[in-house]
Amino acid sequence: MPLQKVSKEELIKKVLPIFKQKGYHNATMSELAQACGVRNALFYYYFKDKEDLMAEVLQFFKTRSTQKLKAMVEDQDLSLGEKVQAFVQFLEGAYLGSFNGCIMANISLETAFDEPAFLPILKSFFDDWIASMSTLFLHKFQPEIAREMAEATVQDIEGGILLMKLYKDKHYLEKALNRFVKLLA
Amino acid sequence: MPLQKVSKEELIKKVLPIFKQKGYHNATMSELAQACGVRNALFYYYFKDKEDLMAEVLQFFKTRSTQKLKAMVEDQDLSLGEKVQAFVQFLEGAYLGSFNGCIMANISLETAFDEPAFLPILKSFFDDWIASMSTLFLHKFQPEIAREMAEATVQDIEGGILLMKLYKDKHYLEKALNRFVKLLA
Amino acid sequence: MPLQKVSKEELIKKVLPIFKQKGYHNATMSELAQACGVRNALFYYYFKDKEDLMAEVLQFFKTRSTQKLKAMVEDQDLSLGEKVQAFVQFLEGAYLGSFNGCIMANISLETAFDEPAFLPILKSFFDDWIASMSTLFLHKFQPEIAREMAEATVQDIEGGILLMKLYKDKHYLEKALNRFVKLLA
Amino acid sequence: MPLQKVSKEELIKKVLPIFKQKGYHNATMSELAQACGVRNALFYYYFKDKEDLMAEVLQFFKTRSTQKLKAMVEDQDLSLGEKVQAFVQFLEGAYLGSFNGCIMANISLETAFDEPAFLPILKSFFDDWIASMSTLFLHKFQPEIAREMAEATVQDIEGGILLMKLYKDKHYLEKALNRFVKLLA
DNA sequence: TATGAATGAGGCTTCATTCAT
DNA sequence: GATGAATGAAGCCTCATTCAT
Repeated sequence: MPLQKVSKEELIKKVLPIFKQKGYHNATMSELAQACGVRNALFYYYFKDKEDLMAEVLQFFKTRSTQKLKAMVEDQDLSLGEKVQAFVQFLEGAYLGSFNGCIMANISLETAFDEPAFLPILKSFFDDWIASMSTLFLHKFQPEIAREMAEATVQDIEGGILLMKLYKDKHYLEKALNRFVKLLA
Repeated sequence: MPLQKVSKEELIKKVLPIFKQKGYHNATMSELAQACGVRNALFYYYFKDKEDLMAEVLQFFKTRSTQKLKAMVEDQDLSLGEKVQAFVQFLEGAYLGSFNGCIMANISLETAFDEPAFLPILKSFFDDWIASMSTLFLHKFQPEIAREMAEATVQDIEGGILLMKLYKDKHYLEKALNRFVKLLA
Repeated sequence: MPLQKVSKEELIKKVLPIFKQKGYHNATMSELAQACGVRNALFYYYFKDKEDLMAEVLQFFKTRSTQKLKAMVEDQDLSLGEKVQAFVQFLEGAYLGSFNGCIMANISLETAFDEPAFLPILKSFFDDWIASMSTLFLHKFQPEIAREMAEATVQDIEGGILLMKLYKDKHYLEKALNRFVKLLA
Repeated sequence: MPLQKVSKEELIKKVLPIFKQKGYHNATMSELAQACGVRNALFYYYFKDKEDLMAEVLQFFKTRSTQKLKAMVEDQDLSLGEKVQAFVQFLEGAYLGSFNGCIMANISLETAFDEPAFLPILKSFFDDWIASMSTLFLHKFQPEIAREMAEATVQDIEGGILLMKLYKDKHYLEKALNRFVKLLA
């Protein structure tokens, strides 16, 4: 009756939105399993424990994001304007689709103090994101300034995502993205 | 051994940093009690349940913050520059003291989806904060612009607090505060 | 502000219906106190503990019932018919007023196994009740038969009270009382 | 150590006498588990919560009783006398084996006021019991009379079980059963 | 008399995890 | 791969009780 051969990646993909929505501690293995149409115990075939599962989810998200960002930024066929546009579209696609926010920010705030296991992945995600943005700003600004603008932009966006989640109102993020565009217009 | 006369407000004050550090779900009643030098059950004398305790903690923080911010902004004896300076000092005092971030942001991201009980308090906190900042920006900008700058500044600061908590590095928040000052210089 | 001088008997009287309704274990000291307009701790001034309180309530009920029954049965001025009528009126008054049943039966079934402290009082209540009824039946039947009829009648009535409480329908008890009357008509 | 394959029905059967003895509120999940040689948490694999467990226990008892009673009453091969005899034997087997009484009566009195969840099962048990007895009485009496006699007999028996439990003396129930037999002799 | 503050024990329940199948 | 059955630890909460005032 089972025999669906649920792959590891499938599990990760189906589990991600739930961790995003409910956070690490508040998402139970049972509801994660249910979301995958799978019994609780199967996770322990693929993952050592809940922490490992969470880590792989974060890693998955990070890898995918970083790849796309890098691809955009390094694409020789795109003008700066096109890159910015692509960047914004990517961010819209990633964060504007629901009011559940950014899994990396959510898990950062929830676990930064308690679960050092996730820190390297989380940091490396923001490292890459800021680095990509820096590269864009370098088209128009000095390195140091570019770096600060990248950080400020990421902060503006993450703050916008926070308010968006809280108020269930997308304009906070949209305006942050507009500000980003204007800085490079 | 009993009879220390621990007041409700004392409990709230002692419990706040733990909720800030560990979040709502991950903070156990036991550790909250331990932090207060009190047995678990006493909380249920003063508070209906954990949710009620959390709500009162948030309310306490919100009320205190709002009062101070309003006082600063409305103080007739202060110049704009002095107000900005006071504002920044307040924010430094509130968020730069530890790497545990902002309890309102932490709890917002953790519970916005699941626990509607906290939403009104959390929203009203950010409402007031943004409103106070708007008032400052109104000294130099048109209402609509002032409002957007207030929102952007809050987002920048909250994003900075996020990165500060993640990297255990205060410069993200410090730079955000600098940017705020510059906007009103 | 307090100073109502709540007497022991008042407490017993106000507490009785709650024990009848909710039973011994399921009635909390807090709700008992609330029903008396008094704080929890006051009970421990008058009573050793919950068990003692329950015992005194049962004793109170038993004493009052027994007195009335004896008075009826021994009243020289009443004919047998009048005695039976008085008896029935007493039982109607005691059990037909609510659907909460008979405190002595409720507590018997709930605690017979666990709390020997109540047994003597409970037994003595039923002893007296059956004895009184026996006396009535002796007017018309041989001692042994009278005794059996008394027991059977008490059983019929208590069974009726059980079904009355369960179905919230008074006819079970009413019919049992009718049968009793007929036996002595 | 795990892996004894304790079935749901086994749990129900082992748990039943404890609920009968101690009642619903006073029986703890721990002692129920201990009686089954199982850890506390297993119950929550099979049952939603304590209430659900209790309900399934009552349902189990009710179903089994009803089946047997119906079988007896409807058995074409038995004479009225044999049916009555079988009926009495069944009741003796069910209630005369211990001094813990009738679980349906015990739980009725304890929970009729507070836990409506059990009411339908409890009522339907007594409905069926009274209906079966009515059928027997119909052999000799008019419908209305038969129904009253059935109710009266159930009340007599349940009252007898009450006194039996209280006095730890089986004669109350035995005599009630004798009276039942005589009515149909 | 009466209470406010406090507690210890224990109750129900959830959860991550295991392991034989 | 996948699951059903089981568990130990821990979580939130309630309750009877105490005692200084």
